[in-house]
Formats: sequence, structure tokens, C-alpha cells
Amino acid sequence: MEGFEPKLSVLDKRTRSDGQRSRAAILDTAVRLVTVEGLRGLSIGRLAEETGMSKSGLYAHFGSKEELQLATIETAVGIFRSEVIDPTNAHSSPLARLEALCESFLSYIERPVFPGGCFFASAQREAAVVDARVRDRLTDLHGSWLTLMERRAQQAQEAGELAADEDPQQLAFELEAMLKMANSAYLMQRKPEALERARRGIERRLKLATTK
Amino acid sequence: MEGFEPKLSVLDKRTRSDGQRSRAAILDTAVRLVTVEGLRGLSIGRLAEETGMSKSGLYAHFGSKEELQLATIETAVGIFRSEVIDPTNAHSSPLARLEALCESFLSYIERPVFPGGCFFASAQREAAVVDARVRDRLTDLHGSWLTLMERRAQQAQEAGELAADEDPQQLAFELEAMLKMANSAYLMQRKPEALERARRGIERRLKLATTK
DNA sequence: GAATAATACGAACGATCGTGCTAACTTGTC
DNA sequence: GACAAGTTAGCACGATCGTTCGTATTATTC
Repeated sequence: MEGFEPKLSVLDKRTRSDGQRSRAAILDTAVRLVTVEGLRGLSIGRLAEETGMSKSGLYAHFGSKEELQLATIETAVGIFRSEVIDPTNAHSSPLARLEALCESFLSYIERPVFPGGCFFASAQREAAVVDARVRDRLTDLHGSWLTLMERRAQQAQEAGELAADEDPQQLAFELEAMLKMANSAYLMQRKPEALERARRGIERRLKLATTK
Repeated sequence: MEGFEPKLSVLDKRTRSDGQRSRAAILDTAVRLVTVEGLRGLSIGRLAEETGMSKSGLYAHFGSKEELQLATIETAVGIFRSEVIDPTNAHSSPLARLEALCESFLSYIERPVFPGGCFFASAQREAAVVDARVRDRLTDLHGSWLTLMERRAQQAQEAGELAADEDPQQLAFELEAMLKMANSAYLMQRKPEALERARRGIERRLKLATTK
């Protein structure tokens, strides 16, 4: 699953079980907070209040806000991988995996896995404001996701499941456009109609790419 | 141009010319700041520093941060109207106006009118964090834009320019998906390739809707 | 030219931000 | 059971946040 390998955390010499539990609880709260309030809303004080810890106690787990943000992102990556990407690998054909990827993403919005929609859509918004390492990581992940879609499309084409004159990158671009639109429209106007429109659009687009 | 009427400002008894000029200069800086840093980055201190005014002097123009945010939004609405929407009304046929609307939006990203891409995309991100009046106004505007696209599609269909079995709302959804994707991809990876993909996708989608 | 109201500034407020420091406690290891 | 290391809290710091107040400086009107 190239591109979504979790980055190694800078400090990895933690042994005590209570510390691991605390850290996990903090990050669990953090990812939810980010999707609702954005990366900027992820303040130490707010997070301490939310988890019932003191600011300094919480702070000791990360050492800086930047590290906290990075750790939060990696936590979200893990959830996204297991909730969205991994399940789609059960399918055998590339085209089925591409379709499953779209549906898996829509389901991830619909369930919802995070209260504020797609984690990365929420986080990337403030990329301009955030430290360079955080911004770079977010850009990497955005690229990885798009690349994954493109690769699936290309594999489908190589397997003869897509028309030969179809541009896999163009197809991936349009599919991701629907996913992104679904996320933002579903958040803005709470009606599930947005997800249905995305599903219909994706289905029609894929049909066009196969029967051209 | 229904839906994009500027809201009346709460205070309108300003008479002095220097005050009007200051206010305009502040708001001009504010709209640019929002597209780069988001609505949350629109802090009084930052804005004062950027415009060379004192915090309190600047503050006197608006009375509260909420009013500042609302005034900034209305300023952006005016720019969006004159830069994106109004020019498209020169075309006579509804379908041409719909096409022009898409191209006008892409050009607005490409020029760029704002340094951080579409103002409303930047502002809506933090809708969850902001005061109710600001959130409501942003939701209104989002609805107005989508409704405008839908109306154009419907008019085109009524004029016989679109296939009878095409769903105008679905078409508008998919077109806006491309526009949104173009904005975010163009910002993330600075390559103009994203705009080209959006243009190609829109053209293909419209062709499909006309020759079905 | 005087009166009036708009405009701008400086100082200060309470709150919150990220970040350090110190000290107390728990946990795991020898 | 001792000891080292991990964990947490308390306290305080400088900075910035939105906001208020008093005051001086303008621009417009009579």
C-alpha cells in the first residue's frame, strides 16, 4: 500500500502501558477535533480540557505542537488505511478495486468515521498556515491518494477493463472531484442527496470509460 | 443575479471620505488574507499590522470581529460577482452561459483573483468554528452558487440545448465537482495541469449532456 | 470660524495560546 | 526493595487574541 506507510514517530522508546493508553486517548480525541475545527483548532489547552489532562502533562507526550500535529496526522492515516483502503484489496480485478475505492470513501464520509467528514480535507485546508513539515506531509498524503486512484485506473486499463484511449489520470481526477464534492456538500447541506449524486456520477463516468 | 445580492451593512451612516477609504483598504487586505490563512487567520492584530493601522483604530470600523468577517465576506461577494458571474451574462443562450460560468470560475482561479484560490472555498472550511451569522451567510452563498449552476442547466434543457432525460441538478453537481477539484488541486500542486484536466472534464461532460 | 461627529491612536483588560521548569507519582527492571 | 525512567500536575513566562475606554486629531457642516 505504497504512499500510506505511517511515518516513524520521532520518539519510540515508550514502554509504560499507562503512557501508551494516554497517548492513544489523546490522539483519538485529536483526530476528531481536527475534522471539526481544523488543524488550527487543535490547541494544547483545548485538547487538555477535552481529555481531562493538564496542559503540561499532555504536552510531555509530544514535546511541541508540531509533533502533536504530525502524530495526529499519522493516527488519521492509520484509520484511513484500515477503514478505506485496505478493504478494497479484497477485490480481484483492478476495475473492481477502483470502484470499491470510490464507494469505500463515500461510505467513510457517510458512516461517518470522523464527525467532520474527511480528515485530510479538513487538515489540508490550513496547509498554508502550518509548519513546513506538517504541510509537506499533508501534500505527500494528498499525492499518495491521487496516485493510488491513478494506479488503479491504469491497472484496469492494462487489464483491458477500460477503453484504450481513456486517460487514467484524467479519469482519476474526475472521480476524485466527485468524492471531494460529496464530502463538502454533505457537510454543508446535511442531506444525503450529495452522496447519491456522487455515486450516480461515478457510476456513469466509469461506465463511459469502459464502454467507449 | 439572484442570491448574490450584497447584504446591507448594519451601519451605513458613514460620511467622511477618509473613513471610507480606510475601510475599503482594510477590507481589501482582509479578503486576500482570508484566502491564504482562512477566516480564522483574519485576526484584528494581524490585519492592523498589515494595513499599518492601530488595532483600536481598525476595530472602530466594525465594532466586533463578527461584523468584520461579515463585511469581508460581502466584499468578496462583490468581487466574485463582477469577476466571475456578471461577464457570463453577455452570452445569449443558456448553455453558453453555463459553459461560460465554468470557464469564468477556472479563469478566476488561474489569474488569480485572490492569492489563495477561491475565497469561498477558503472561508467555508472553517464554517464549523465561526459564529452562527457568518456560518449562515456562507451556507447561503454556497447554496446560491449551486442554484445558479442548476438554473442555467435547467434553462439550457428547456431551450432544447440539453438532452431531455438529463438531470440538471446532477449535471450541476458534477460540474461543480470539477471546479472545486480544480481549485484545490491547483493550490496543492502548483501545476496548471489541474485546470486543464478540469476543462477537459467539463467539456466532455457537457458534450455528453447535449448529444445523449 | 465654530460646532459636531467621524476617525484614529495608545494603553490596558482578561483570556488563551505554546512552551518551559520543577516536583511528585507511578511503573517496570534488576 | 531499590533505582531509573516514564508520567502527570502545578505554576509561570511572553505573546497574541478580541475588546473597551479615554483622548487627540481630523473632515465636514452650519
